[in-house]
Amino acid sequence: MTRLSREKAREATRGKLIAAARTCFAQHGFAGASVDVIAETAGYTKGAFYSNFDSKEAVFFLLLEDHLAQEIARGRSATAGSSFNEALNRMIRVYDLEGESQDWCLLAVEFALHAARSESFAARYTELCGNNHVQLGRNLTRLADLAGRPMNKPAYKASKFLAFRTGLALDRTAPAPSLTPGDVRGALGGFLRKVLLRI
Amino acid sequence: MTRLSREKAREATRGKLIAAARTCFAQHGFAGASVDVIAETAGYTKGAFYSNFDSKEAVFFLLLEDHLAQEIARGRSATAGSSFNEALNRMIRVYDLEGESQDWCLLAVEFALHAARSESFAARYTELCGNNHVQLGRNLTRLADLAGRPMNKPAYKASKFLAFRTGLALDRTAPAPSLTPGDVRGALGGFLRKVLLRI
Amino acid sequence: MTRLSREKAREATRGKLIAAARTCFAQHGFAGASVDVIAETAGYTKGAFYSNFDSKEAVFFLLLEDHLAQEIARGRSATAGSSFNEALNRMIRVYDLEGESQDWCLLAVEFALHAARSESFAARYTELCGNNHVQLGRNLTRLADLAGRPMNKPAYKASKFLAFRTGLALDRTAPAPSLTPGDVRGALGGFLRKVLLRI
Amino acid sequence: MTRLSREKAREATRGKLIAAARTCFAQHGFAGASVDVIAETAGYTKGAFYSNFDSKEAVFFLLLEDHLAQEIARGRSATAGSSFNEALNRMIRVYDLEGESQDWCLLAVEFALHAARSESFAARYTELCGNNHVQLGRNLTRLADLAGRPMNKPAYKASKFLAFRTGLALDRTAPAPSLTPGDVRGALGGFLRKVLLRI
DNA sequence: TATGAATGAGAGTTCATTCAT
DNA sequence: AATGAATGAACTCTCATTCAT
Repeated sequence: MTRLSREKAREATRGKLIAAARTCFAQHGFAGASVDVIAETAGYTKGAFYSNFDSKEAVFFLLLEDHLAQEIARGRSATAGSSFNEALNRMIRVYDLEGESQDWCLLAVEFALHAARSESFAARYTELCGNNHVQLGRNLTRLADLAGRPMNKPAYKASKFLAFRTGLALDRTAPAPSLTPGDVRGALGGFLRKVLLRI
Repeated sequence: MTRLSREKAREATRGKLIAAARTCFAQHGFAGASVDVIAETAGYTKGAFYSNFDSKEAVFFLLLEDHLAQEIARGRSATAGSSFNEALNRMIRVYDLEGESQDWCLLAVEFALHAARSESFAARYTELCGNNHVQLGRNLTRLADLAGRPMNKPAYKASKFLAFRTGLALDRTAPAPSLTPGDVRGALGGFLRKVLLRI
Repeated sequence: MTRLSREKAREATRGKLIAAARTCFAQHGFAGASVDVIAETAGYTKGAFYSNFDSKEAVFFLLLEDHLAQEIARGRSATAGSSFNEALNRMIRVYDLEGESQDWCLLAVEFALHAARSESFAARYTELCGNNHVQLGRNLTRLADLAGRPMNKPAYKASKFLAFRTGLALDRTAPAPSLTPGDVRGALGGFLRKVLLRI
Repeated sequence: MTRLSREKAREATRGKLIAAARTCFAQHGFAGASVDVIAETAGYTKGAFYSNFDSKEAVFFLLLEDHLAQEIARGRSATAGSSFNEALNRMIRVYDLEGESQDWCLLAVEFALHAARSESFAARYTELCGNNHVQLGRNLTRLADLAGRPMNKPAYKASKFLAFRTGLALDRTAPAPSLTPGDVRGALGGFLRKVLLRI
């Protein structure tokens, strides 16, 4: 019991720190969010951060991994039904930029830039993204199946889709976005239909 | 004459510093490029930099302005002829990601992120982008005219186009891009035809 | 019995921690050896360390005490026979820098430096060293007796001897030592004969 | 003139920082002396330190180099005359541990320990010491010449001499040294005569 | 007795910016 | 106009030590 409560407490701390990191990174970017502030936001000190994680970068990576994994899992559920239209709408919801997703897009962009400049970081990042494209490709293939359409080079299609989504995210990010949430959903849907499924 | 040659000299210094800033920002990012290195790259010292510009941010902004203005001007030329197909190809060339454009996309992305986080910066940035969308919208309208197609909400279409382009740039930026330069041109062309012109 | 086995267990833990500290201090120095690593090396955690010792410094002191006591005891045995030549060789062996002795010299040096800078530490250190000089002086006197030579100011002679020995240790410590183990034994022997015994 | 006063000012700052580093390193050791305190001692801030030197280690190295060079130069002068006795006394004065020399010995010891543990540092350190032994060897050879004695393996003899000197320095370092300054001079002289020159 | 989560002071280093020259 | 010495705040990360469990 003692053991358990210790583990629980640790897990709770970890959770708070991760949540704080999520918030801070999204608000101030990877470079702009200091470990000090992240820890403070979580109600701890720097030391707690470093006894839970190896480095600032490690936490960011963790966050990114988690997010991608969730997105893929949600996409799998979304494309599990039998109605194409419903599946399409669910996929749009998975990839639209409401809620947490917008923050994540910003972070993803920051990390893309970081990877473009830090060799040591690039390898791990490339692997992560490659895997994400493959997995998303599978989900897109299921979507195409539902539409009764063929799907060639699914990972490549996934790249294009994510590129568009990221670009939209950057627009939504602006202090005065050109696009509304509805625009984004419309754009994603149009992209999926026309560019990917050629409907 | 002394007056004139002084001004010339000053202008030359400015030019070299701006060119150096362009290179350095593209290579290392806004935060990663230090004023010291920029000045050194230009063959001067920090002091020259601060004699010519108010801050690091100011130069970056200048760079962005220049680039957007050029892109718009090139787009105007591109859509000036009478053949839609030729105009489309020229537009693709203006916005593809070869040559300097790729660097610029990275910088644009960095600035978008910066704007999302610095209020003081956001206002000027918003204005710049809004204007860019309007101008690009005009060029897209001319393209639509050549295609004999209607163009609604041109600035909004411009937003979508730039979003996609930026997303593609981010992909090309990766250590192992999913997309080839040909893919990019194909994607841009397809986007212009299908999404914007509905051909 | 429970009491006894508990004490035994505690003693075992202490022993392992002390051995680990010995190894770590010698390898990385006093400052460079973290309590964390020492405890881990012993197969425990920080907590065990602090349950058994007051501080990092305290353990180091303990180590030094033990070592000096052993050196003196070995010196007493070495000078216990009746043949001067054999006794001299044994003494050289006690103070040469092979085996554990070299590590000890490094640690001794580190502590000397520490004592020069920490007042609180200095008092205990001084006492320890003074005692060591006196004891070694006695052993040197016995050596002199065997040689049939007088011995004046034995503690002072001991100081000089140890100074030389420590200096040699520092040389041996270098990545590319100037002196071989044989050189060291020769130098110690020569020093004992010429400087201390004036033979 | 402007240029000159700038250079002068810089040189003055450098000088003050070096002097402060000397003091602080000697007082608190390499690790114990923080850049912050060194800069403050010199009347500047950390920033000034880093615009004058690459790193803390670099300054220490500089200090060590300077000191060794001076010691060698003084040794050359000391052995330049024609009277052996006078030369010997001068050499003793060069290597006795009064004045700044004692501090230097401590620092030298600290760096020896550092070199024993940091590979990256070891190379430069080894070179420095090797050179020092050779140069001191030359001075000792000149001393031997004056005494009309042969000198074999001068660099090796130099190693032994410096080892002894360092050991003595460590003793003098103690809060309650066993040896007086006079003892040190006596010991150095004896060592030079007996061990090195076999007089 | 031993654990290990958390502290918190402090480390070395970087860099945009200022200002006397 | 250009220099570059100096600032000073901010950064990531380390570690001896404490204490509730």
